[in-house]
Amino acid sequence: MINDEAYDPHAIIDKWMKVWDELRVSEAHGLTGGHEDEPRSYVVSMFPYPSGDLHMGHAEVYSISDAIARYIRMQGGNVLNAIGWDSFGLPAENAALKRNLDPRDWTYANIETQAESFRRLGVSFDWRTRFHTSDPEYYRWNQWLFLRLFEAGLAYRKEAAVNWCPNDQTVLANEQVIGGHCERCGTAVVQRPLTQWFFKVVGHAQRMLDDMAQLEGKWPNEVLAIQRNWIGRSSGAHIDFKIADRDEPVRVFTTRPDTLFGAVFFVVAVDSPLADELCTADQREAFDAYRQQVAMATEIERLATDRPKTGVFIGRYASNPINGEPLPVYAADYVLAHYGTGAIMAVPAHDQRDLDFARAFDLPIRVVIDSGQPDPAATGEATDGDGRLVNSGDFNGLTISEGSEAITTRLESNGVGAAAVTYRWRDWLISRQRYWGTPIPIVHCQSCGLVPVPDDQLPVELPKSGYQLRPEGGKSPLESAEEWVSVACPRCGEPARRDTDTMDTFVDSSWYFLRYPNPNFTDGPFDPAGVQRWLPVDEYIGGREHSTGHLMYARWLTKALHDLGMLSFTEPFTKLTNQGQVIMNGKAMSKTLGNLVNLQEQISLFGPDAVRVTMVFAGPPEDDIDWADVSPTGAVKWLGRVWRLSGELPTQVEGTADVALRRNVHRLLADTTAAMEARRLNVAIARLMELTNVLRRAVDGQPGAANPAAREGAEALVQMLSCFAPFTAEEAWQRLGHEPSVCVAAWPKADPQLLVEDTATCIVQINGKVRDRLEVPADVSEDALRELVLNADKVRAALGEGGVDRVIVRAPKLVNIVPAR
RNA sequence: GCCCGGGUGGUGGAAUGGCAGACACGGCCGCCUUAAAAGCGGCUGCCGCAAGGCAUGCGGGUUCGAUCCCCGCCCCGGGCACCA
Repeated sequence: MINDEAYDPHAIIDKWMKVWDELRVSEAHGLTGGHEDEPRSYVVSMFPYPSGDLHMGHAEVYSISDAIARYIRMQGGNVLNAIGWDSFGLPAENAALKRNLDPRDWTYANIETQAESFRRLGVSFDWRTRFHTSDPEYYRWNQWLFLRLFEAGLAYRKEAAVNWCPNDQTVLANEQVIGGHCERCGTAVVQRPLTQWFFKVVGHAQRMLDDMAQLEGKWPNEVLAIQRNWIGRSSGAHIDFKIADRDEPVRVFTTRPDTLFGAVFFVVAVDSPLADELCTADQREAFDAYRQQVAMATEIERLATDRPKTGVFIGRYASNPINGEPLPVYAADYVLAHYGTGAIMAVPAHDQRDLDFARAFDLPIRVVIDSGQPDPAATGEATDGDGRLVNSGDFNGLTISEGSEAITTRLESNGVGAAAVTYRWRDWLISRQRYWGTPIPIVHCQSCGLVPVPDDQLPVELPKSGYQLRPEGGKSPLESAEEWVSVACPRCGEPARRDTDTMDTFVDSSWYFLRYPNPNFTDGPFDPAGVQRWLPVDEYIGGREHSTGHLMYARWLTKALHDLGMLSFTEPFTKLTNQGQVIMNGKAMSKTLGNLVNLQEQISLFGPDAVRVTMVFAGPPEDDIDWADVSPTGAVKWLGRVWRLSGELPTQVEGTADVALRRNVHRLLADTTAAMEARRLNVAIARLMELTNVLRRAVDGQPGAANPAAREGAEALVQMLSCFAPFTAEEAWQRLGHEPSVCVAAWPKADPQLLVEDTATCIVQINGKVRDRLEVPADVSEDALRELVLNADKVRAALGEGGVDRVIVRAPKLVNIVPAR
């Protein structure tokens, strides 16, 4: 027996890291083929951004994903638990500016720090997958993919607004704009137009929705709901309105074609080119003044939905295609230029916004749906209830849905409209006016236009010198790298200039999981054999905050690559688990707010295993963990208990295995396994703690430490523990007399025969309230149990004189008696 | 306004129609110790001396039986939002 030393969670780290490396316990079998008999499982956590050392949030994600990976591995799965770094991005530039160094140095130094911390946390990555998105060998393929999308018409350029800080003379990312002001200097941010690159994602909107059927039940409902919301599908009709003295009609989108007869005016977005074009000379002055006024409005004013409606008549009339009625055209800011067509038909009776406008401008209000609700003109409340069409010519009497269909059909046959669907989701703006990202592989040539850099000239590497991170006049940093920018046109050979934008880092993270199986592949972005072997990702783990960004883009790119014949599947992540945040006293931790709890400090206090156990035991993975509410001390105590227990069991067992103890062990084993399968990791740990308690009692009392059942239980406990606390489990496994590593042991299996109980506790209820408990044979018949229960003393006493109305018997677990009256 | 979650002891959380509060944290008590720490053990939802009663946000309903299913409401968190 080993007894007298104390459990030291720190002393065991280096020892086992070495053993694991030597045994290569974390490596998948056959990265690009082979071992097909072993069920493969591809586990990926959203890869880290190297902002410094690992923090509490990282520890949480990887504690969860590593427990899952280790569990599947012990169940005989061939697991690829991958790791890489999302190493392009703005913080590297900020750090470089502040400390006057190369973004590379900062980035790669942080990566090394994080890699070492991962090792010391005992995360079982297959390090052969490792790459960093800022490696030229990686972003080369980012560029290659960009060119394929460009060829397919999925990458295009158009003008869009960027956040501009007039003081710093620089473009700001959205997260650098706080309340409409520059994060660094506090100056009010303005919008500035710039021609930028987009990926055409909206064309896939319907498939993004449809393919969610594949994810239902495997992704958190919440994420699917957020994405549906974000895509914002609405269906209705396009309707063309003729405008007096203009050849082309103006198209509007409406979800309510049934209310077409209620249209009494027409509105175009004040900031749209159309408004400018339609405005007559008479109204020019008023229009310009209004447009000016709207442009001056701050972001906060613009976002307030309850401010009074404003607008201006622009002198023209539109003609209602259903009845030729003339409708005055207004410019207003409540109509958005970028949604639908930037113009609407206004139906004040049945749309609150239009009604507010109509009342402000004293325009008529015509009810065309009789919903039985009070008159909108009187109440100021537009009616949106169900009802029948009125004031609608031939269509009177139809229901809303009949009316919509009939009117749409009529418009269609007259060539002035059609059923239509629009989406709120916008095309993906991928241009960034930044240095530390993937250069866009396009050359601008005066005679040839946009010329793709030929594949064999990739990668277009970032210049290592001769650039400024924040050049004068707000140019892109790459624009300042004069030597780098000047290039011969690949097509005509004349002097030309490189594109100076870099790609959004979400491009990098939209396909990294495809490259992990063969990160050194040189014939394409990913090795088809490796993709065939491992993709799609079986277990994807990461934060909910990526619902509308990363996850959308990764899903989209997968579909685009599928369409290009490069992938056989359409969804990249079969199963998604969200983990919550680690907070402290109710406050989130972040770079700006400061890390209230330091991971390395926690590790040095409690050891890596206890930190991991605390993370996982705190609650369901998706819930936030308030570090003030949890107890790493408790985790250390438990691990110490397991460690001591493992040293108290003699290698020589005596006697026959105690059946009662074995039953207990196997029941807890089965319960733990079920919890692991359901990914209810906090419950699995609770069951392991119970098992620890059971074994402690068995060792201290009956049947004693030498009984084979005690050893059997301890071995199972330690094997299962290795998913959560690998260092401690190894040490305990060794103390139990095993080598070389618990990581190569299998997950223990519960013996089904031991799970069958001879007797059961029957709950006796009267009127649903528990009145007694009886030990009964597990196979007791319903009739026998009914007799048994009705004759029990407590039941007779409780029932007294009155008879019994009915008896519900659920043998052997429960009997519920309903007394007469 | 629309769309998702959620509300259980002092705390984190268990229980998805059948013993509410598993497992922990915290607290109290005991053993061990010269003492402390560690360790081990006991108690710990509320009211009540007890018998017993009351308890899963509130109010209804379904059911022999509801934390769980249904309806209405309140509160908290999240997403979208002048999106036609």
